This record gives sequence, C-alpha cells and structure tokens, in this order.
Amino acid sequence: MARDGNHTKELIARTALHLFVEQGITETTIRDIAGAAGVAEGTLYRHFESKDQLAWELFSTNYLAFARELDRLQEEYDTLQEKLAAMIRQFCAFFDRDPVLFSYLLLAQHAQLKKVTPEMQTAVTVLQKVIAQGMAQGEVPEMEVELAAAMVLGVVLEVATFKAYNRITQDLSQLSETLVASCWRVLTGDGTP
Amino acid sequence: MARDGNHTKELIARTALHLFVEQGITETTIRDIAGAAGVAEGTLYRHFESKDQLAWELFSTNYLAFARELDRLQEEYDTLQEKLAAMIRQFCAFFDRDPVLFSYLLLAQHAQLKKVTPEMQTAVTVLQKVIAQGMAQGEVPEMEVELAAAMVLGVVLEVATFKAYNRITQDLSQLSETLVASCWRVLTGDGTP
DNA sequence: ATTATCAATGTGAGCGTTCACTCATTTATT
DNA sequence: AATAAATGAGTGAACGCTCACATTGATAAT
Repeated sequence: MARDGNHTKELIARTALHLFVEQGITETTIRDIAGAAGVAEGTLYRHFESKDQLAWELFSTNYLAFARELDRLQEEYDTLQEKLAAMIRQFCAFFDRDPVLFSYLLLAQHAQLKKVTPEMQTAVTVLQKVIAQGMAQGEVPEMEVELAAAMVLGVVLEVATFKAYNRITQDLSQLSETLVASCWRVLTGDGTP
Repeated sequence: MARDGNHTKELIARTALHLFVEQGITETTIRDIAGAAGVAEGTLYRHFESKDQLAWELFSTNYLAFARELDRLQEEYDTLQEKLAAMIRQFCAFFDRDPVLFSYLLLAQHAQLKKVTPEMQTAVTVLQKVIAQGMAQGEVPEMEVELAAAMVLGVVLEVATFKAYNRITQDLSQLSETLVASCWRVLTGDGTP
C-alpha cells in the first residue's frame, strides 16, 4: 500500500461530514472538502464515486448501523419498559459520542430518505416493532402504533435537536432518565384525559 | 394596474413553495420555478430580488406570523393547561390547513434560522415563556424550561412530521386531544420515576 | 369614440461564474 | 521497475441573474 489510502478516505469522510453539517450538503463544494482536508480534488474521486455517493455512504452506513445496534440491544430485554429505556440510553450515548454525525443524519434525512427502501430496518421501524409488542402484551394501552412511535421519537429527537443547537447545555446522557420517564408517561396514557 | 402583478407574485410564491418542498431549495432552479408557474425567468425578478430573498420571504413571513398567532392565542387563557391546549389545537389546525407550508417551514429551518435574530419571537420562545409562567405559578413541577419545551415541541412536531411523510393517515386535528394529553403528562412528571 | 401616451408587467437570449468531474502526469512505496 | 496514490489545470454543463425589448391596460387628449 502506498501513502495509506484508508487514512485518506477516512480524513475526507470526516471533513465532508463536518462541512455538510456546517453549510449543508448542496452548499458544500468538492473544492471546500478537498481544501479543508488538505488534499487535491482528484483525490476525492479516488475514494468516492461522486459527491452524491459520498453523502449517501456517510448517511446509509451510520443510519442503518444505528438501527442494527438498537435492534440487537432491544433483544436483550423482555419488557417494553426495559427495551425502551435501553434504547433511549443508547440513543443519548450515541449523540454524546458523536454529535456531528447525529446532526448529519438529521440533516441528510430529507434528501436521503428517498433512497431508503421500505424493507430496510431503521430506528423508526425498530421502535414501532417494540411498541407494537408491548401493546400486544398488554403492557401499555392500545393505540395507533405509528402515533405512539412518533410521540416517543419526538420527545427524544427534539431534545437532541435542542442540544445540537446549544439550546440545552447538559450532555444528553445526563437527561436520559428524564427522557425515559417522559416517554413512558406518553405511552401509558391512553389519550383521554 | 396592468396584468395583475400581485396575482403573478402569489403564483410564483406558491409554485416555489411546492417545488422547494418536493426537491429542496438549492435543488430547485429559477428555471424550474418559472417553468412550473408558466412565466418567464425575468418575471421572477420583477417580483423578488433574488432566489435567496424569495426563500427567506416565504420563510420569515409565515414563521413569524405563526409565532404572533400563538402568542395572541395564549394571552386569552389563564392557566398553562389551557394555553398549551389552545396552542396545540392551533398548531394542528395550521398544519391541516396548509401542510405544504408547514413542510417548508420545517425544511427551511436549518438554512434560514441563522437569519432569525434572538429578539425575534418564534413559536419556540412563546412556548418557553408559557411553560416558565406555569412553573412559576406552581401549576407544573419545576424543571429546566428548555428541556420541557423541547419535549413538548417534540411530541407535536414529530407527529406532524410523520403526517407529512404519510406515516399517519388521520388529520392532525383529530389527534389534537391525544397530543394535548401526552404533552400534559410530560410536563406534570418531574422526571424521577 | 378614437387615438396617443405611459408606466407597469412580462419576455428570453445571453452573460459571467461556479460547479462536479476527468485525466495526463507526478510522487511515494515496495 | 511496478504499482498504488495523489495532483490540479482543464472541460462542459448548469446556474443565477441581467437587460433591451415587447405587450398590456388605464388614463388623458383630441
């Protein structure tokens, strides 16, 4: 191997990730990425087919890997309450470990989600599955699974978004138990006050 | 007045709104908008300074107007519970009335929020103000206002997002009482299980 | 009633710029 | 010497925007 190509690819990917988050994907040019990474434009095309493919690889790899991680985790527990708590803690840890990556997944969703085929497992489908099981077991009252999933996801995702915008200062992991409790309250209410 | 210019401006604005939501702002060209609206490119510049200004006008007008609407509404009620319920119902009605506009505000946020100065009143600041008052009155337990606002906003916003993606079929207004109940449960829990 | 005038509105070919991407060449490693 | 990696000037296409000109309709003068 000459001039570690893998290191260069990683460097380009990380640099692109940061710039995409700061400026948006379309607003970031190949020259921007190459310049910030300290490589020539041509080098980028030795490691990625195109700018689109770079953006997609950055998205799909991490988006799908996170879904697998969540699914593997939920299998370790028996009740919805435990599964949900574990997933939320994992989510918070993921955010704290790499906030830039999280922001990218959030940002790129609109553009890239069209390329996600229905049979792919995402964080949303895992959450819906777990909630549906919990309802079938009578652990929480019956309601529309999609609605329940949206509300739970909303609690966690919006807090993460606030954190990404520095509207919240604490680490997400410090807030995970509050989030778990709030999500549980949302699920155990049946909607009639 | 010759060849109703106001009508043309509205036509261009609505067309741009739809295309921006479908394809993204940067991905939509002036030619796209002009073509879809059935006018020449030059006509667009007769009514808007630039593409950026068109996107900003579309955003700021509606974003700030909605915040004013919410603030006016909350003033009509005395308790946090009533204020919150009224605001959520208003939010749902707004979405159902013009889902495309809502999607645009959601989509454009990332790009346009930098131009929103801190002293401008937004839906988020109104929500935070109302929640802070409710806590001061002892109506709900004390907790970080930003965190509480994020969770409440998340519940409503994510359900709206699901609806925008057709993951939920009912009108948002049909779900408003469920959302109100869920948000209330989030606020009245103190986070310690 | 007819015509002239004028400002508002609409047009689209063309301009300068920027962009993603290519490729002949150079550099580093084995 | 052979190969993998890196380079950056160059290319064609697409973009936002301009501008000289055409069209329209209201108003005023005849």
